[in-house]
Order: sequence, then C-alpha cells, then structure tokens
Amino acid sequence: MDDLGQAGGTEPEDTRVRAARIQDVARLADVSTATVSRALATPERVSPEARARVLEAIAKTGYVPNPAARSLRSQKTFMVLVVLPDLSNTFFSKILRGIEETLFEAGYGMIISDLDGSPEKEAHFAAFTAAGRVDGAILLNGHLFGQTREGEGQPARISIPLVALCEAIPGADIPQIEIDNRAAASRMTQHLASLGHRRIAYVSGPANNILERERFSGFKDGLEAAGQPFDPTLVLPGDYTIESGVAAGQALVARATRPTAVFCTSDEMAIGLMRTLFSAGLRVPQDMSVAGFDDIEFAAVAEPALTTIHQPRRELGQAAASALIALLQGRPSPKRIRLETDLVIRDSVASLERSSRA
Amino acid sequence: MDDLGQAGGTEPEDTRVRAARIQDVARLADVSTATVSRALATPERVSPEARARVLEAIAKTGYVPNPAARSLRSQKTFMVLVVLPDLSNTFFSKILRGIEETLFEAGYGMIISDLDGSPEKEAHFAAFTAAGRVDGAILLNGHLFGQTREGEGQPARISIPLVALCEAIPGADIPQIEIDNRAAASRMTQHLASLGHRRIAYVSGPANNILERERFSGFKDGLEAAGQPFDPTLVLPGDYTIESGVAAGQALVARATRPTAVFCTSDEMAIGLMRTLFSAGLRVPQDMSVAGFDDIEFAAVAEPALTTIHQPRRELGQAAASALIALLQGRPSPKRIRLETDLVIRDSVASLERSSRA
DNA sequence: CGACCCCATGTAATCGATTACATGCAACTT
DNA sequence: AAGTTGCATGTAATCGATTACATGGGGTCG
Repeated sequence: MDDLGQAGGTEPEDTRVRAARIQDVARLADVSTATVSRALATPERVSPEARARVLEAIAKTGYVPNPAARSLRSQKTFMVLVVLPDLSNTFFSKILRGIEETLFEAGYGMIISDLDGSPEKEAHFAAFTAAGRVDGAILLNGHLFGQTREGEGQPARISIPLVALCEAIPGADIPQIEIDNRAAASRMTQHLASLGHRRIAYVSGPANNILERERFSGFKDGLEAAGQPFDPTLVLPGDYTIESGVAAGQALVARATRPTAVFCTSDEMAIGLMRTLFSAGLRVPQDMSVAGFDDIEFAAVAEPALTTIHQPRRELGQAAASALIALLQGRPSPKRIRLETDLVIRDSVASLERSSRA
Repeated sequence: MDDLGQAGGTEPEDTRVRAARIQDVARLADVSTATVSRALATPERVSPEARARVLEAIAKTGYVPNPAARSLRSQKTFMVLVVLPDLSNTFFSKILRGIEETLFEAGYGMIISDLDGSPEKEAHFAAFTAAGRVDGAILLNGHLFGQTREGEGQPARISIPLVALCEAIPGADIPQIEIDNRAAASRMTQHLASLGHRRIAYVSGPANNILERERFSGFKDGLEAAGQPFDPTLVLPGDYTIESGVAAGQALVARATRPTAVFCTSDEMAIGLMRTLFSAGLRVPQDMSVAGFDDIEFAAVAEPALTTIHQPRRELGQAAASALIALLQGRPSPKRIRLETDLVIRDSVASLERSSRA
C-alpha cells in the first residue's frame, strides 16, 4: 500500500483536483442543481439569463457531468460493446473504424471485446452486458451470448439491443448487417470458370462458420451455373489467416495434378498461398490463378495485385452502428441490411488459354 | 417516440426483466446489503454460512453488481481508454490485442478512441477522461491531451494515470513503453551499408512525429557509422501508409539516378513502394533493395519477403497495460521500458555486387 | 378585478453499491 | 467476575446527476 513510487511526482503542488460537481456549478451560478441539469439537457426550459450564468460557471469550473451518476440515475451508459473473434485480424480494423465513427457522432463510446475463442471471456462479457454496463452491442462473432450452458438456474435474462454484423446469427431476431456472401462467392467462381478454369480449388474458412457455409454454397452455385461438377478433393481447409493460406498452398504444391485456379475465401489466405507458390517456383497467375475475398488494403498492392471481392468494410461498420443507435433511441431498424460487394479484377487471375478444353 | 417497430418482438412475454439488485440478494439470503457487498469484496470478513447463503442467492438471481453505482461510490470505473491515431492501421491491431488481454486479466475493460486527426475528437476524449469515465489511459498518439489550447480559463486539471506507448511523449512524466527507434533505424541503415549500398533512400514518417524524428536520427547515425554522407535529396516524405509508399515509389521511379536501396520506415510503405517498382518494371531486390520497419504479418509473405525491423507488438501492448495497471493499483511503475527489436533479414534486400566501389 | 395558467425555478427523492460507524455477542484475560 | 478484545453484522450516509413534484410570480382571459 505504499503510495509513493508512482510515476509523476516532481511537481510541488498536487494537481490532482477533485472534479467539479453539479453543485459547484450551481453555487457559482447561483441557481439550483436542477437548473444546471436542465440548462444542459433541456436549454429551452431555462431562462436565457440563468442559462448564460450556468454556462459561464461550467466554463469556469471545467465541469463535466459524472457519467457514473448520470448512468446510475438514467439507466443508460452511452457505451456500446463490440464483440469480435480476433482483434488482430486486418479485416476488422476498418470495420471497427466505421463503427467507432458512427457511434462517436451519436455520442456513444465503444468498448471492445476480443473473444479470442475463449468461453470464459465470452461468459465475462455476457455478464458485462447483463450488468447494464453497455446500452447495446454489435456482434461480429456469429452467435449470441450465453448460448453455451443453457438450462440450469438461468437467471432472468437482461436483453439489450443487439446487432449482428458480417456473420449473420441464424435464429436471432435482431438486425443483421452483412453482404451476400453466397452471391459474391458464386460470382467469383463463375468469373474463374468464365476464364476457362475447369479445376478450381476452394480454400475454406473455419468449419461451421456461417460465412464459410454461405461462401461454400456460393462456390457450388457458381460451379453449377458454369456447368462444372463439384470435386471435394479440391476443397482445402482454412481459417481465414495468412498461415492457413500458406498451409493450403503447401498442400496444393505437393499435388501431382494441380488446380489451375484457387479461390481463397479471404485475402489473407490468398496472400499466404501465393507466397507458398512463389517459394515453390510457381508463378501467379501464369501457373495458377489465385482469387481472394474481402479486398483488404494489401490486396491492391500484393504482387501480383489480387483479384478479389470487395467488401465495403467501413460502410458495414457504419451501418451496424446506425442500426444499433436506432434501436437504442427507440426507432425502428431494418431487420436485414445487405451491402453490395464488387468483383475487383486485378492481376492474380488469368484467362486459361491452352488446355482450357479438357 | 413510437416504441414499436423494434426488432425483437415475437416472444409473447417480455423477457426484459429488471436486473437483480443487491437488495434482492440480501433479502433472499436474509442478510443486509452490507453483508452481500462484503461477501463479494472481502469474503474473509463474512461468516462461512452467510457467505454461502449470499453466493446461493447470487446464483439464483443472477446478480451482477451495477457498475454505475459501484463506480459512483468508489470513484473507479475499471475502464481504460486507449487513444490511437488510426484504428485501421494494421500496425496497431496486434498491440491492441496485447493491451486487451492484459487489461482483461486484471479485470479492466478497454475503451478505444480513434482520434483520426480530429482535434474535436481529442477534446471530446479529454473531457471523457476528465469526467472520470476511465481510470487510466494508454496513449499511442504521441502527445498528451489538451496540449492544444493552453492558457485560457484552464479548469482544474484532473490527472489520471497515463502511459505512453510506442510514441514517447517528450515532456511527460509518465511511463513510456517503446522500442529504441533510433538504434533500430541505425542498425538497418548499417545493414544496408554493409551490403555495399552507397545510395540509400529514406522514406519518412509524418513530419514532427516523434517516431519519425527518432528513426531519422537513427538513419543518419547509421550513415555516419558507415562513413557515408547524408544526402537530403534521398529523403522522401511519407506518413506510414501504403499510399504514401506508393507515392514515394513513383517519385523514385521518375528519377534519373536511383538509389540502390530504400529504407521505408514502415512495412506498409515498403509494400506500397515495392508495388510501384514492380509496375515500373523494376525488380526487388535486383534493381533496388527495399527494407521496412515493424514486421507486420504481411512482411513475411510479401513478394519478395520483406527485410525489416521486428517490433514485439503484442508484448508492447502487454507491457503498457501492465504498467498502467501497476499505477492504477498504486504500485510503482518503471518510467521507461524499452523492448528489444530484431533485424529480420528476408529477401527484399540484396548485397550490391558490382559498382559497390563507387 | 379575480381566476386560471404557464413558466422558471427550487426541493428532495431516487438510482444501487460501498463503507464508516454502531451494535451485540462470544471468548479471553487477569 | 468484570473488563477487554474482536468478530459478524446491521444501519445509514454517501457518491453525483436526474426529475417528479411543489411553489411562486407574472400574464391572460372573462
């Protein structure tokens, strides 16, 4: 309990001052605390003179309302929880930015929870929301809280407004903001097929992941639309990370007959996979075409520049935040928002000239 | 004010229940609220029987202490603000993860503020901390709050524990967690020089940025150590982004006499710059060597794989969070922590065989 | 000119947990 | 046996802002 030893102690006088309270402002402005509160919340209900005195007193004292007190009384925190599976994944950063921007404009703060695949953390944050520590949450992880241990002495569930972003949550009756993963994957597959590719490999996302299921369906849709049979041996497991792309590349390189094109369901995997191909002496797209998904910043500057599906990440974040804010303010929110994707054609996919007629 | 229209309304009964309060628990366990509080905060000060009854009641009601009330009374929020200049920058994501992990283990939540170069946002978050909404803050943006408009009716400044991460804050008497940017830049420069490079270009970070100043000093140190003169025409402006790397590449390509090596002070710029070189038909490292800084995930899988300075990003985040937690708990914290960097040699830098003897 | 209304403002209850202080009881000391 | 100590527990003040309700004064209407 030794208080000393803290960094910051060279200044002679203790600058750590007690924050000004509403009472201090009230006294200085010679009004009651109620008037101060009203001057801030409902200025039109306070006389101009009183308002002016209050504002002056606020400026003089540097008063900022104590959020804990305000929150205790009004049962609002002006905080939103953002739940995501992996904070260090590049894909999320721009989405987060979109969320943060929009929340900020509406006066909300953002608390981030990186689940990191840990059920304990999930339980913790479930309790966190239940404790009323946030007004709402944006879920990027594809499922609701507490779906784990059901039954038992389940206490009264506190439900706060939720919004699902990117990974739709099947059973949940909450706004879902997403792209049409299935259609996008189908489109990319057909693009590859249209360039003559007959042996198209698919590097998947994590099993049971909703995005993966959608994209995989889209992949099969695309093959079907192109009149091509689905070959399970051309499906390689992945989990959207660079490393899994590298591993998938190694698996492909080791094969006797290789696909002519690979559709990776994330750019990170595509970039990792290309790396492995280069190391093995293969060229992209001459020896193998590679397509990605997401259009992260590095897709455009990869070598070769990556053909991929563009996701409006910032807009996705903004849309999710807007939907949540609508709910928080008691306004209706659309149940499902689907933002448009684009097929971005760059240099990693080539037309298959010869031997395209198998 | 129409309440209807909200998503979530198919269930017949309203599941939104009032959360259990400490009084509910107290009544159920047949003790006072003080005992409930003590059973949680200081279990050893409560009889085993009472404690058991309290815990049972808590389990039954699903009680979670109201953080607003707790915070109001105890003047603690168990929240930490993380201030960063650009959330969508890849470099920060792993740092954030390190921070989040460590904070989480200590029971702290993380609020993120992406300043985005906006003074308004900065002012907002300054007020935010002043309002006691967080117990401490980790600053990744290289300066303290409120250094903008000084003077004026500066209200009593509330100071909370702060920690500077990555970008040291010159005057501030707070723990600084960083790497030795100057030494690292010098090392890379000497590495390039040792491979025979005599014309080494430097792509800078934003002007006035402390990192930039350090790295630039290191660059000059390195040249001096290698016995090379500093040539201002070989300094190209950048701001750590991919785009600025692309721009720097264009500037280089346009030159009559080009450098044989380029030291980019971020991997993102290096990757962007390489992209431009390829587009211009130049090869890396045969025609020009390129070095980066940071060792982000994509550095290892870039083509060619990027020679760079490795920063222990996760550890940096963890160290900053640990230092802050120490301060928050009244323990001393070292004023300055410098984590080790590594020179990671990959394929983007080559030895200059011929013409190295200028 | 009296009744009524509205507006600006003040008073005080309230949100829910923490904790200083008070109390009562049991065990121990001399 | 009286006094002391210490533990478990309860009572109630407290944190700071919001807001329902009360109040008083000025204006309007009949």
